[in-house]
Amino acid sequence: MSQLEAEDDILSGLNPQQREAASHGEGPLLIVAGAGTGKTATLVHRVAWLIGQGIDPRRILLLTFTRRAAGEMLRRVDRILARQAGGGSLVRDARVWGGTFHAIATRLLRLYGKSIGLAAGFTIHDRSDSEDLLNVVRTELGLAKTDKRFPKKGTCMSIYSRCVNARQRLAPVLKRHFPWCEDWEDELKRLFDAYLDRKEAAAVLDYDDLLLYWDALLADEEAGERVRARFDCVLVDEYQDTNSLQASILARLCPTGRGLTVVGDDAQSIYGFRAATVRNILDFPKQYPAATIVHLEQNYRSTQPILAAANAVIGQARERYQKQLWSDRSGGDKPLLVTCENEQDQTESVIRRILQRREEGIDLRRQAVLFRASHHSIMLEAELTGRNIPFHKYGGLKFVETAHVKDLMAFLRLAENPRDLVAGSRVLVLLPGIGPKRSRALMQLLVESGGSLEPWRSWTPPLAAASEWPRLVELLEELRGGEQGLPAQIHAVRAFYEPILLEKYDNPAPRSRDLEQVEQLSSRYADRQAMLVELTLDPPSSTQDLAGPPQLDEDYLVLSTIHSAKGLEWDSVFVIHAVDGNIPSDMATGSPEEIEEELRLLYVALSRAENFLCVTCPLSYYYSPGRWSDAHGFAQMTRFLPPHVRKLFRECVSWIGGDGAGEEAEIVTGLSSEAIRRQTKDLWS
DNA sequence: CTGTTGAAATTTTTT
DNA sequence: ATTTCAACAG
Repeated sequence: MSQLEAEDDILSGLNPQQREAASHGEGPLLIVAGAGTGKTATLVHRVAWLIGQGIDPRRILLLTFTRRAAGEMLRRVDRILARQAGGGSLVRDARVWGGTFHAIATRLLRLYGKSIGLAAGFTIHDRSDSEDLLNVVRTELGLAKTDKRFPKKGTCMSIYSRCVNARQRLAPVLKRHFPWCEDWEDELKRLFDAYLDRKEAAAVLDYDDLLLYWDALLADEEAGERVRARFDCVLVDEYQDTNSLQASILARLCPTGRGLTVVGDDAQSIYGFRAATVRNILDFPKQYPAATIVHLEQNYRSTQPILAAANAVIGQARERYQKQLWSDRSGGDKPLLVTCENEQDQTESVIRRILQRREEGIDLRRQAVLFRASHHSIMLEAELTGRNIPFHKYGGLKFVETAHVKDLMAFLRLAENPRDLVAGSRVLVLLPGIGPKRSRALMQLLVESGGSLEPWRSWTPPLAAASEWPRLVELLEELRGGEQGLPAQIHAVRAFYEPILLEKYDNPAPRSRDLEQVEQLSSRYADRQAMLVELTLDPPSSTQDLAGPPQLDEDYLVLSTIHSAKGLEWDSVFVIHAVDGNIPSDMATGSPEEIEEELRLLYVALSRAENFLCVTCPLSYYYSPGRWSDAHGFAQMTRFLPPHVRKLFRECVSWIGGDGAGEEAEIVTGLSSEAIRRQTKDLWS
């Protein structure tokens, strides 16, 4: 095969714009890719094309939003190259560097961290670990009890995190995002100072540090040059969801923009709460004047009526790259907009349609239910469970965030890094007679001994812990010895922890089974460090994921937060709770920018659908997620579906008939029951 | 100091 | 429902 034919083969199946993007040369490249325009395919082909041009795969860096995205893209690159090379794969042995910013940062910092004074054996704190450490410092500084309430640990963490990720000073961050904390500026400064000290003493990095240290590594003259020299090409997916710090990392990696490719859609920027800024993608051409911009506008995903509805929604946005998505997938029905009496009604209506779709030959796994907040699916989950309809839920509380799994991991982390104060305290307070004070003192001993367990061995525990203490020390020494394989280590931890677990929880059986599962799963990881890193940086998003790849014949419905649905697509999509207060979330109506992000969120949700889209609005809702109160109120349909947008939907009203089977009436006049109810409500509200 | 008990407050998205 | 905080007994 000639070179030209080979190139052609790699690029086959791409439209002209995609082709231009995939085979672009060395200059900085911005691909503005609307929803469903084959963004992933383009990026995958670009990587394959670069390798086809003779670039060493190991010198390509592919930054994605999740590990799953990276894995899937690299598999596709492999397939293209294998097809071209007639079987043998170039990439498998010489891997492209692929992963999230945080995962890549970890790899690089393990390699080069020493040159900027970072301990090699650092462990990584997830969000709640970081909050715990911050809380320790908060208590120590006496900020926990003040006359006026000091911000809680979660709030402090958010403030800190925003400063770091947005690279902004404390004062403006407080003023703009946390005005109710402005009085505490001095205390917060002290708190953050002390927090930095404690992290250093404990040899731990939090999520933000990973980026911060990567950036610092690149800023270092010598180390920075070595890292830069590693890569010829840097490709970034979901660029609209990167923050200022990540942009800085990229600028240091590719100072002239040479070799830099970014892909994204400003209309899908939905991580502002994590300090992502749509300015990164909007200002890319300004930052790299030599940049080539390619627009992908042909949508391959959705039918014309679905696309029209989604376009109308995003059409309400203020500033964005003008693009008109079009689809030649004509035909198909208008999306449905179902007004429901209440949440039960919504649940019933959604399940009935899902089963109906299944009857029509659409497997459950090709259908998804999307919602703004994790708890919005509680009732649906209960009902699905009751009817034996299998589902996987993405987003929300993760398996590794449950208390018992965290306990187990704390043992491993303490063995990995004896200075890790949060992990250590977590383990120590499990023992009777040891509380916060003693655990603090014990961890101090370890920090001073440089990680040796000797001071613990000679410590005299209080009577209550007398029998457990020597066993704990012995366990930790075993773990530290590194003689045992990972599953054996976990087995040993379980043996120690099991009685504590039985004591600690009301319903310990399922928790105990979870830990058994963790032990089984652990054999998949190279070693303890690999497992700890992967579980903190990219935890399995559903319990089912943990059990391994699903069987091929297994069919399950997907439930997902809209955030976790990013980049994915399904034949049929149901968007539930499309009422004001949920979309936009009451939490996010403080500023026009926040509201605009909520609008984009709805756009992301709608644009996931290929052939069938259904939006539901339960009008009566409970104030609180749980059911400990029956206080309820009436909601209004989301403000993002004003009448002119609603015209693109087929509107229905749904109610539950006497036999539980739903009935529906199409709305023919402009006056919906919602409107009637609203008018009535106006009489007294 | 630890561990328990009771009262009060809470509200979202995630690497 | 769950988390957080203060008060108090051992």
